[in-house]
Amino acid sequence: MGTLTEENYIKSIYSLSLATGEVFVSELAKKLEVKLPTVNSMVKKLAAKKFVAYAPYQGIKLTDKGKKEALAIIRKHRLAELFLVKVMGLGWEEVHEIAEQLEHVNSERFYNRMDELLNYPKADPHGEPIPDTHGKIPTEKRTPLSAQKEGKKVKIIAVSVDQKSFLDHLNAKGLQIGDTIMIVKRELFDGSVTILKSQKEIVLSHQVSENILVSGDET
Amino acid sequence: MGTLTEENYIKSIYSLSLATGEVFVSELAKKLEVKLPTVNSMVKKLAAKKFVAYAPYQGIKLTDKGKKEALAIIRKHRLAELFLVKVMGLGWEEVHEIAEQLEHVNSERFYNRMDELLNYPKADPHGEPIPDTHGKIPTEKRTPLSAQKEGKKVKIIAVSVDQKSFLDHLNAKGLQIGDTIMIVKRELFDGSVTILKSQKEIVLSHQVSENILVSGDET
DNA sequence: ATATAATGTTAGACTAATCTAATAAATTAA
DNA sequence: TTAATTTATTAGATTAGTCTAACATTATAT
Ligand SMILES: [Mn+2]
Ligand SMILES: [Mn+2]
Ligand SMILES: [Mn+2]
Ligand SMILES: [Mn+2]
Repeated sequence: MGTLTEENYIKSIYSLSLATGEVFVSELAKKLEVKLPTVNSMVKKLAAKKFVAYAPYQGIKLTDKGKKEALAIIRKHRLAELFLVKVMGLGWEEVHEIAEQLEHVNSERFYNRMDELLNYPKADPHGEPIPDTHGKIPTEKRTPLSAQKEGKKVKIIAVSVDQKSFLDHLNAKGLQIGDTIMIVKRELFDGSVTILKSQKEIVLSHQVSENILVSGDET
Repeated sequence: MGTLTEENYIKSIYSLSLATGEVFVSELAKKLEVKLPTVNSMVKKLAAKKFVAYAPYQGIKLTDKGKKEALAIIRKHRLAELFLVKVMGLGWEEVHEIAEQLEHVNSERFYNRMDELLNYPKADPHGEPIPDTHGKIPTEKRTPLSAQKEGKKVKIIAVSVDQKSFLDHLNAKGLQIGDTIMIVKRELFDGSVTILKSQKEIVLSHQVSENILVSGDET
């Protein structure tokens, strides 16, 4: 465990480097809303503590120790979100903010009890997988709704952002994790998608449809 | 809301000044496990922020703003403790440590939902009163078991410390909040007390009996 | 291939929270 | 009522996390 600030850096490094395995100072600075030199000095500290591997002007990579730490924090974040929804009855659009605070609570007991009460869940309220105590993540094939062919019938598995505004939008459209939908039409002009959910047609902008992840592959 | 550190100072000032209305730098330093000059400079900061009233070499007093802040933190601490016991099934001896962290979580929604789920409780798992959202505390007459006369029949209302070792001790003796007990004998020599709980005699040291609060007054 | 732009690093400063060492005030004991 | 002791304050240093300004490197565009 590092400090709260270190934990937030490690978590951001993890998510930003998921695709390519590395992340750049400028990307981190943007995400964490701090200036470049701030990131630079913190990265040097994280490197000294062996959470990241880094050489000047190169990309930043998490070490195994860093990955383990990141997954432990993400586990706490996602367990907390699910707990807030399932046990405390809050909405999926309002739990992320609270989980950002709860993820830094240091208590195995607290989190293992949550896990137990939730019956060892595999995914958070946004469909994101919950790592187990060893940092293992259950994987599932997911593709953006925006990449689906017309006529396809798919299930909503997850959303890739948990911003309140986006989730409020989905609430308004009546869409939830687990819904089965059919792709009716994809507009070439603006990339918007019309889907059918239990007899009702719903139109989604490209920006929305690329953040909804559905079952199956791209075909 | 101040910083986490400020919140901890305010909470300690509140509890240490409950009896006399003021607290001294040295008492705070001891409680918070920091050195005198550290407290001195923090008290000056809290005074600048109007959380305390203070003049050099005088006792430290919370302002109304400071009291309100203290009660808000205590409310969160005690709600969290009760929630951990009632909803999450943890033991009363292990919740204080977790609540020390949860009390700094900033979310009205989180705490009001807890309050609701617990049905607006009046006391935490250690019998301590829970302030309402306006900082009002339900009062109840309580006296230390050590001050009770032989022959008296009383109810355990609260414990005045929530150290794990003390609560483990009570668990071992089989004593809980709400128990009705009878004072059988008070030893003049060491102040130990023998009580009767459902036909069984239990001997408690003076140190233990002065931290068990029971119903009624001293007579 | 050189100039320009973008990105990253170093240097130096600031605030929050802590410390030790030195000094001052208040309290207690002689 | 002085002297000794305890308690409090000031001064100056340290670490974590941040900033701005200046400089260096790498990438991009002419
Ligand atoms: Mn989240
Ligand atoms: Mn989530
Ligand atoms: Mn407590
Ligand atoms: Mn308590």
